Formats: sequence, C-alpha cells, structure tokens
Amino acid sequence: MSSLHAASPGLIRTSGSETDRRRLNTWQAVRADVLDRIRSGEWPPGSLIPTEQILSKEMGCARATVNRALRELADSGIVQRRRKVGTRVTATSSRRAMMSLPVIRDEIEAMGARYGYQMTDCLARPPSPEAMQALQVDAGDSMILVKSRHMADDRPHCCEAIWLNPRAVNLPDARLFGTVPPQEWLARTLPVAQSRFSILAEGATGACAINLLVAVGTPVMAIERVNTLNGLPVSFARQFYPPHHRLVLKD
Amino acid sequence: MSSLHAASPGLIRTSGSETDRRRLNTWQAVRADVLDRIRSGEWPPGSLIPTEQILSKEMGCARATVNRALRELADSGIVQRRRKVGTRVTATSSRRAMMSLPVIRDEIEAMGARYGYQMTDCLARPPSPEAMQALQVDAGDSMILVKSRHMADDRPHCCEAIWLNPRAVNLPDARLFGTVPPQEWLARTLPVAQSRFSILAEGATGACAINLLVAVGTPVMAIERVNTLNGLPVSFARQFYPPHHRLVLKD
DNA sequence: CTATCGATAATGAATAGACGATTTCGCCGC
DNA sequence: GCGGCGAAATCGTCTATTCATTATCGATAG
Repeated sequence: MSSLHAASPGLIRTSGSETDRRRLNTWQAVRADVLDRIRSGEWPPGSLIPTEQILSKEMGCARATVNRALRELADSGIVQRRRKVGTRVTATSSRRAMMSLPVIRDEIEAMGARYGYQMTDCLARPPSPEAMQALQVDAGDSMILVKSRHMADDRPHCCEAIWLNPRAVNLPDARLFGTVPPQEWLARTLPVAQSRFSILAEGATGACAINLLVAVGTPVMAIERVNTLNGLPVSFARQFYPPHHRLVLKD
Repeated sequence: MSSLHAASPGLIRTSGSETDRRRLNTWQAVRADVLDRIRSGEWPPGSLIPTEQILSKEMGCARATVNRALRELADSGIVQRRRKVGTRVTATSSRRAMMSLPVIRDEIEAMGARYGYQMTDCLARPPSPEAMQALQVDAGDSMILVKSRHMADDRPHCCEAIWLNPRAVNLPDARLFGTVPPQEWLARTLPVAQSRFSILAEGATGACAINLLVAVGTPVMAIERVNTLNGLPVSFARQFYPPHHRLVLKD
C-alpha cells in the first residue's frame, strides 16, 4: 500500500546528505529527512514544522512512524513538542549527549591492556563530610571506606575511594575487596541502582598522587558517583584519573 | 478489553516501590514493573526475561506496549535485546548517562546570575596542531581563532577558545564576536550540527589562568567540542572551567 | 560426522484506527 | 473590552494485526 514500506526508497530526498539511507528504516528515514530540512534552513530554529499528519501524508507513511521519528528528535533536544501547538525547532543549541560509563575492567581491556586491581585500604570509620552529604547519613553512622587502584599493563589507570552504606546493603567479608573491585561486587549484588554522576577537576592529594604516580597538585579528573536503590543511598564513589585521560561523548 | 488501559491500576504490583505509578502510562508502568523485578532479584543479571508476548499477556496489554518499555530499558543499557534470542539483563553495570550541555548564557542565567561576555582575542592564523587534528585541515589553511570569556555576576565563569573553519562556514565581520559569543552565532547560523565532546582535566595555562583569575597550573576542567556539518568540520572549541565547577549527569 | 537447509521463535517495524490530554482560539453573554 | 466556555487542533498513547529480520534447532543428505 504505502510507497514507503521498510527501506523502500520512496522517501529518499535528492538533497544528497552524507548519510546512507538505503538501509534505513522508515522512521529513521523520516528523522533524517526532517534533520536535513532543518539543516538546509527550510525550517529555521524557532519555527514550527508541519504536523505529524501532514508529514505522514507527505512522506507516505503512518502517523505513528512520523511520531517515532519526531520523538527521537525531541529526545535529543533538536525539536520541542507540545500538544495542540506542534513541533518547534529548538532555538538554542542546547544539546544532550550520551555518555557511557563502563566498568573500569572493561574500559582497560577494551584498550587491549591487561587489567590489574589492588586494594590499598579498607576501613570502617565515620563518614567524611562529603560522604555524609552524598549518602544522607550522619556522623554517628559507621561506614566502610574502600580505597583501591586499577592498573592498565602495570601502569596506574585510575584510583578510587568508595564509601559503602552498611544500612543499605549487606557487606561481604572485607577480604573480598582484596581481589574483587567494589564496583563490580556492587554491580553483581544490586543489579540496577539509580546513579548520579558529577565530574570535576581537582589537584591530586597525597594518597591519590602516590597511587597515580603523579606529583601532588597535578590536575586530575574526578568522577563522583552516588548509587541509590529505592531511594536509599548505597554507595558514594570518587574515581580519579590522571591528566590526559579523556571522557568522550557522542551526541 | 484490556485490564490495563491508560493508567488503569491493573498492573500495579504490591511490591511497593517508591515510584508513584498512579500517573504512569502503560508503557512506563511496564518499564517500572520490569525494573522492579530485576532489582528484586527475580531476574538476576545475565538471565533472560520472559518474551514480549508472555509479558504482554501477563500484564494485560499489547505486545507493542511491552516492546516500547523494553526498548527504553535497552536504550539505557539495563537490558540487551537480540532477535530470536530474547531480552537479557545486562550483566555488568556499564551504564549510559545523559548529559545536557546548555548554552553558557542559559547555564548562568539559570543560576540566577547576570550573564556577561567579553571577547579577548580574534585572530586569523594557521591552526594549532590540536586544531589541525580536530578539524582535519592542514597547516597551510588559515583559520579564525576567537578567544572569549563568560562572566556570572562579573566573576569569571568559563573561558573559551574556538577555531572556526572558513571553508565550512561563511564568517561574519569579526567585530560581531565582540558582542555575540561564537557558540551562539554558530547555533543560529548552522541549526543542527553533529558534535563530539571530550572532557579532561588540565592545569591552567597563561591566558586561561588570567581570564579565570586563578594561578597558573590550577586544575581546570576542559570541555572540547568539535562540530561537524555533513561530515565537514566546522569548529573546534575548548572551554575551561575553574575548580569546583561540576558537570552533573543523571542516569 | 558434518554441512546445509528449512521450520520455528523471538524481536523490530509498520499500519490503521481509536481514544485521551492539553492547549489554543474564537464565540457569546455581559 | 472582558471573562468564561466549548470546539478544534495537535500530540501522546494504546491496540490489533501483519510482515520483516535474525538466530536457533533439528532433520536430512552426503
């Protein structure tokens, strides 16, 4: 019926973008088409684009298919949609980018290096002020602090300090962390937790500098991660990466 | 027909998660339900969960609705799906997090501060080695380098150096950048470009340290951004943020 | 035993149709 | 002019159905 069934070339525009549309699904073709017409200036930033119904008729596909395409574009911040109003091209270039935070073991092995892990400390102690704030506990609670470092081919790749909340999770024998990184143990124990990350630059402090084999005060990138499960804060981790480490995001 | 039409309570499980499901759509309810059963250990990491058909029957909704829910979970890395094989709970805790990179003006005004912009330099010169690599140009090409800083209530918030490729975009009169930040001009001129970001920690160098009012060598967070349009690299920007600036990601 | 081929099962995508939610817009009474 | 109210437009979601794509498994020919 439709001129545009699965990968039929009906939709392909002659404008000649670099994307190879021969193997695109219909909704991906619609998305690419809309993107092209935005880029070409046909629909400038801030303007309304035609309704789903008009587009579906124009492109010879179902409205649900156009909906899927436009929803994806809205998810990445390229357009904004409101009922009854329509779909508007986002005026500013505010963009959302997806970052993938792999397990450090995978990250290192993906580079083709040999992974190594060393626990450097494992203490029960009252939480630091940052840990108190992140985990919503108070100074009286006793927390577990595990410090460790991760090596790539015997060179330090990252060092880590993680606070674990014994009220949120049953901790194993501490010796386990001598061989198993706490993040991996946590991932196996609590399948899906909700996480909040933040990224900042810091000067390396004493232990961190020693573990990363850099001078005190050297700029390091810190990634903080708070895991919560059912609203209960479970862990607060800080990972430090030496200079020249890059976190890459694609948009 | 279905026991689960739009926000009907049919699906609501008694497990009592913290999420308020009374106002969830059906597909969101399905997603929450699956997530709960993963978290509860019913479907441990690495295991296969029931097929879409079984789930749709079990939950009294259409398979397309289950598909939507499981697709969202796959998009955020919680499950992995393969045709004919099924849907598997991701074994590692590798997660994808969404980061929003707002226009700096918006970022500052959202904090309730007054935005200020100053251009500090605007030069035509051959590209630096990094710019050559990022923009895929060679040393013979003449590029435009604009340096600027952004202020929040008269305190430096971020400084920026951006290389523009005159072969990819028609540049305006350079005086424009005295009042309009290059990123904003770019956003208005090229509606939707594809971007690649990377984030790293560096020590502040001379001009950067002066602009941010910090000592040389102070750790700063650098965000690099390469914009390309139809495969043609358009701009290469490096933004530097002073210590204590945090980039926040929600998962 | 092994390679190949077909049946089967699972997800992926598309369709038409329906209904619901939300916001705008104009009409009407005042 | 103005306030309220209902019609209409538009996106959001759901269903049922069909076909496409991909992988697994087992049977069969050699």
